[in-house]
Amino acid sequence: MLDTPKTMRPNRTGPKRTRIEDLRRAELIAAAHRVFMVYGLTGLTTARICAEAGMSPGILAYYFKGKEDVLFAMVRLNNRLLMEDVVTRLNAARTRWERLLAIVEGNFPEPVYTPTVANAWLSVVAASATTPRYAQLQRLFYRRLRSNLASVFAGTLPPDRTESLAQVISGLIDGLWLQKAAQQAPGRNAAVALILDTVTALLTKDERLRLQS
Amino acid sequence: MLDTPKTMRPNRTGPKRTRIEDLRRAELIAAAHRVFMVYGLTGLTTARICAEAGMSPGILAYYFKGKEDVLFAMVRLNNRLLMEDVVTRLNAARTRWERLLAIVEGNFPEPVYTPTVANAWLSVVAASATTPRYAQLQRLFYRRLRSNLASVFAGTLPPDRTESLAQVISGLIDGLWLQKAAQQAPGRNAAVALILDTVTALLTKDERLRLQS
DNA sequence: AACAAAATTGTACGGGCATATAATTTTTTG
DNA sequence: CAAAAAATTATATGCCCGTACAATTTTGTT
Repeated sequence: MLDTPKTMRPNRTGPKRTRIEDLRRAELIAAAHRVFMVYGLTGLTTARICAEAGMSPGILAYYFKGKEDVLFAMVRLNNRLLMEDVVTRLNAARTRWERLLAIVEGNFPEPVYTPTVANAWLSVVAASATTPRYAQLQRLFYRRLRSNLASVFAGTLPPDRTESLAQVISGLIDGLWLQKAAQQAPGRNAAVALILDTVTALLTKDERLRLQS
Repeated sequence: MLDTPKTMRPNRTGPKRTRIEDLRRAELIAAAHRVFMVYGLTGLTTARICAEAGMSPGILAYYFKGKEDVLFAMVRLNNRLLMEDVVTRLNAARTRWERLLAIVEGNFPEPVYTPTVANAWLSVVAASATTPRYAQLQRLFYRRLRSNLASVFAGTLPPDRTESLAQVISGLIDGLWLQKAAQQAPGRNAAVALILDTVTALLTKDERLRLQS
């Protein structure tokens, strides 16, 4: 009946994918994520991933090029989810100040801002030194964060001030995450308040007022 | 003639050590440091360390309990050197503001504030999640940093403001190091200026004046 | 010089891991 | 209902690493 499918897809690299393939890939990524959170980057092993997904050890190579491939897909997914969350918050914001709040709060998601997650994320950043693809992901992440921050201040502040403010904010976000990994960071609300207070102090009264719109 | 030495030291755990033992240990630590900076934590292997030190693979176990032992000694040494640098700068400082400058500058040593070093350090922080001894080292590090910062503001600022200021400063230090690892951080001078400007903004005119003494 | 102790070497063992692959089961298709 | 294709399993292979250890060389002592 249908003349398109299987023969057009002799191997996994073809364009059309079966539903089950996408499903398995998603399951493996989810399993990898769970293992990753518990055992860290060094404890992330193919055997553990497959066991966590309730599959046999060899299945990973069937749906992915290798362990790295799963890991990379996982990181990319997480980055995307975080960004989508921020975008959702941004769309709901009415004033510039609310937009800032959205960005800051979005970077400290409630159930996610924990030592375990912070540590996992840290190990990925560390790994990006030797793995160019991660470095690329990181750059993308920072670029979007800065672009979002720029959209808050653009028009009300001169470009160089916008940039240095973005530097402080992103620096504090990263620093608080790092400290969370070392179990030296305050809670989520305190972290957000800390950043907002700092930003407030860095602005003049005039500039503060202009952000209310 | 001398009745003390060798017979009193049947094994490596005894109190008196030969000069050569200290020397070899130092050499191995130095070699480990060099390997670490190039290959990262995961690339730090016993074989590489010994090769870098120009010794045979088995020698490591002779002078250390194992690889972990070398790594731990290395981290401890680095922490100590950093702290000594800060203390030296602190002793040379005359005003409170100069003491603050000493701390901030001391945390961004000129030839050390590089992506490579930042990355190496990051991987250690990440590893401290699973290795309690590193976590201990980290706690010590933060405690000293906070203690140093407290000594700058103590007496001129109320305790809670001192604490939140310390939080911002240490957060920015960590964040800038993390960004350095991701090659997203400004240079050393810009980093120091960024922190000092932020602190300045967080202080009232009155408080600023009081830090001049 | 001779002997003992210390230092150093080279190697071999064992374990864990990523990946490949043959065998088996399940699903799809004509 | 076959027969083929896809999915899945279980296992094996090869690699790298940390460590232990016997053998050898160097150093120190009388």
